[in-house]
Amino acid sequence: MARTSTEHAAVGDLDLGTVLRALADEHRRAVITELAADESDGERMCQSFDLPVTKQTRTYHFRTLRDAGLICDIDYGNKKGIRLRRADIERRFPGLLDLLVAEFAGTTR
Amino acid sequence: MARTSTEHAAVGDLDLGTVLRALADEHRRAVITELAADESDGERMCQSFDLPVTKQTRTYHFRTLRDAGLICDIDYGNKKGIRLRRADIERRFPGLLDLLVAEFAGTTR
DNA sequence: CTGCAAGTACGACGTGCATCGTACCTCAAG
DNA sequence: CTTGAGGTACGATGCACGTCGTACTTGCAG
Repeated sequence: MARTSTEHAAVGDLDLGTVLRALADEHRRAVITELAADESDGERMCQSFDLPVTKQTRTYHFRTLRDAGLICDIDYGNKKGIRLRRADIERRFPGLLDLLVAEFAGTTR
Repeated sequence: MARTSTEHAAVGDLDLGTVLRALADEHRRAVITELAADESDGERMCQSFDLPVTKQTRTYHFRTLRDAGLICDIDYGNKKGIRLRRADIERRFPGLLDLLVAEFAGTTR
């Protein structure tokens, strides 16, 4: 049925402190960076990020990211789709995602 | 004698995780934002930031900022000068300071 | 020299946060 | 219907962090 979960936090409700705290964690930052680097902005299955943690912790991190307003997720019941709220982020914090992507490029090279 | 303290962390030694963690704290972010908003880049006395904490905590925060590579301080013995490492930050994380300043403008209006 | 104000050092304390274990839910495949 | 994989809920644990108290250092003003 694909119900958009929890009405992803209010539009301009993005708080810089909350966002920075969310991005301060290495795993969460890796997720957002990976999403930001993918220009197609396709819907990702959150299992596809293979974080080195258990699935309970993964749930926790994705919840944190959703609460921070960085992603919105779509509940398929037994699976879940993740989507970056690129437009909202870019409008509120222009250049933020570029910083992450740039760092990503520097890291992998 | 004004000795440049502790050889402010290596040049390109700025780590995104460390920086984000440093900026995640409201008080530290306020300091950097204030510094970033001042285009003259003058040397500030760290007493002049009147954070709502004791001086021990202030020492801790400024130390954190210095360790993160965001500021360098000059030891005058009984007083201390604070200076934003704007050039280094801008070269490593272009646009980061602009984000803070933009948020500052939005907050005070 | 004697105060005083600014900073630092060290240690204590409370809270927040990342992590996991156990248990439960939900759908799809068989 | 049963099973298994993906996900969530709740609680426990351990560590990091922000905070402060006490004590010490440093330089300037008197």
